[in-house]
Amino acid sequence: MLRITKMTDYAVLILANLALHDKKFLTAKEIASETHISLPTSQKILKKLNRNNLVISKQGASGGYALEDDTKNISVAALLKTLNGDLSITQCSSNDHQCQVEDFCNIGDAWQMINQRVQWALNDITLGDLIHPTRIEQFISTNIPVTRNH
Amino acid sequence: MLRITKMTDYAVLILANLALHDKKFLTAKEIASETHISLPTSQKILKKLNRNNLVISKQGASGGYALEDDTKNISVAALLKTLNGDLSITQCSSNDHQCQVEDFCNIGDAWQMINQRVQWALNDITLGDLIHPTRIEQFISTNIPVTRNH
DNA sequence: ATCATATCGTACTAAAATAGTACTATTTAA
DNA sequence: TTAAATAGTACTATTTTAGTACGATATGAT
Ligand code: FES
Ligand code: FES
Repeated sequence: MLRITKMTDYAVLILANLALHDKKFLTAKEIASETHISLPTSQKILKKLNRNNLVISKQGASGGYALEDDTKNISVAALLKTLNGDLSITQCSSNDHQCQVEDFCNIGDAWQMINQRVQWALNDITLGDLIHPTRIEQFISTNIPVTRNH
Repeated sequence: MLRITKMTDYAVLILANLALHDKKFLTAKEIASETHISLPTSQKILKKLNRNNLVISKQGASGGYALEDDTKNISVAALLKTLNGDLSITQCSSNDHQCQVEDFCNIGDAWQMINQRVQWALNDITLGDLIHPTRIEQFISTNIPVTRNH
């Protein structure tokens, strides 16, 4: 499908939300309420983000989550890789040899090339770019005119 | 996940195989045998490829499939779009408004930008580029599976 | 005309990945 | 001590993807 999962989508949304309240600790409940993502799902994602050092957490009363210092500078490529484990769009080219026809396949190099291209495309956009609309406008205007359907 | 499906993978493999036997009609059975994809699955994919005008078909005895004339010139972007229906990596930015938090999401533009970049990366690679002539020569002359590098 | 062969359409089942939830334990400030 | 919050984990449900089956139709050869 060539899709990122909803979970990753939510994760970025949450990160963006945390970035809005700079440095302040927000509880999972607050975040769920602001993003309109269900509480259990928010909690699940926040735990994952924490384990991957994208957010810092404070346990106990008046605890919560806040953005890790350098999270804003992480590239989208690295972000997706962190959240999904892998950034190769083909199963064939990932580390775990799963494709059953792999031994008879002669186009593996091609997929490899495509993976590289996609990775390049995602490498020099940071989470910070995703969050600041002005920078996004810059990106869009300097590259390709974008028509929104969203 | 940011992955193309196995089916798409198989499809490209089949297209590459058809390209090897230029213009000649191959039966689904032959293709299944050569690619080591199971016959029913091969048939399923070939039907889809035919419906999308990527291969031409001939029914009846001594029928089969062959590559459509201009299929080699189709871009990978267009190819994936044809096979998957859509090339946007985010559910949020696709045509069917499915994301439940869409109305509260303020990062839609960002995903749109990323989609654009990925699309851009895949736009000027053609199916023909996927098929390395040198590797194909090797494949033909030795008739031995080419060693993969992953 | 008949037959063997092959595609066409569609419907179905199975497997895997994703999404979402629940529960207990631990931490911490008041 | 207590209330409020995160941490870990295990579980179920849903959705998507993969794979199969079968009757109908077309076509070339005998
Ligand atoms: S290795 Fe899976 S199709 Fe090439
Ligand atoms: S519309 Fe789904 S997270 Fe933005």
